[in-house]
Amino acid sequence: MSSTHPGDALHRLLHAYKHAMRDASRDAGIDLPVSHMRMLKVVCHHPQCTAHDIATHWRRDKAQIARVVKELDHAGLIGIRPDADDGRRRILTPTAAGKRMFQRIADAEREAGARMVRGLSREAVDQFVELAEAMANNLRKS
Amino acid sequence: MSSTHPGDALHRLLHAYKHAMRDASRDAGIDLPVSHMRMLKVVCHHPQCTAHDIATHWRRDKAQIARVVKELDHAGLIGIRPDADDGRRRILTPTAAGKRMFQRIADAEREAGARMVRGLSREAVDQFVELAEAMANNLRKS
DNA sequence: ATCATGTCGTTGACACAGTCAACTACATAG
DNA sequence: CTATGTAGTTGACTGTGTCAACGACATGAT
Repeated sequence: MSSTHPGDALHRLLHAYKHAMRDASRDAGIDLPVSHMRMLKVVCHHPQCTAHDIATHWRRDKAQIARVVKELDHAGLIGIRPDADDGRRRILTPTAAGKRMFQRIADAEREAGARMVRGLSREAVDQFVELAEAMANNLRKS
Repeated sequence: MSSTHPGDALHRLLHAYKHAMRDASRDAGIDLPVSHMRMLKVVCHHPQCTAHDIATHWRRDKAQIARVVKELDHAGLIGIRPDADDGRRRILTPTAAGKRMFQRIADAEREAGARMVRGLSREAVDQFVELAEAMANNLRKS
């Protein structure tokens, strides 16, 4: 009865995944919206990055980024300092608290990810990620 | 550089897909939010269904459903009539206009879907959908 | 019949996420 | 110095999902 269109499967999966992530985060005592977690992840993986880097690389709206950055800063999870070379840029770095929070998020994510792929082979999961990224690229460069 | 966690790939893909769907819909002159399109699809595939059917089967919030149903009704795309057997239930059926709209949506979706899977084998796509649904089920029944 | 309990659906209030346009501040080519 | 472009911020708005409270109806027990 489920349609053969990949779009529906996608919606269902992301919906379930967001739920699982929220539950796992709440269980871990993490009180951050998903977008903030994702942003913090990026900043931790790429310290010294700027809002513009995130906007172009992760294709997020810069307005959205500005808001999330402000709140992460206000929560003491990242630090913002001006770029000496370019007065417009603001360099984002995780604070110690931000790094700790990142670890907890990564744990929760790992746990949710493990539940998600339960019963599936390693190769299947790899192929899934590969296919997902191929599809995302297909949609973008058109 | 992309993480091995499936969650990120998922976010990126859904984001790109929603964009593609919105573009395709706008090109086709369809002026409906995604949630309304999805709801209309369900009603067209399952005429005589109730809001409760949708809530349980598609795991959507009943409040959300009530709102979308109201707007689809107001747009003349579906009809609502009381169930003779149970005065609480309201049976949803697509109108002629709703069916026509559904066809146009299906076309746009097919087009976006085709772009998304460009260059991928039929088997790969099938496996993707299969994996996505297996994962969604994993996350739910836990 | 009536009453307690449960279900279907609606509504209000809210949080989160994404988008667009206008704006400031700074950079740089000419 | 001026024109143009870029990084970032802010406001206003739409769409989506969630929670709680509620009205209307159904049903089983007494």
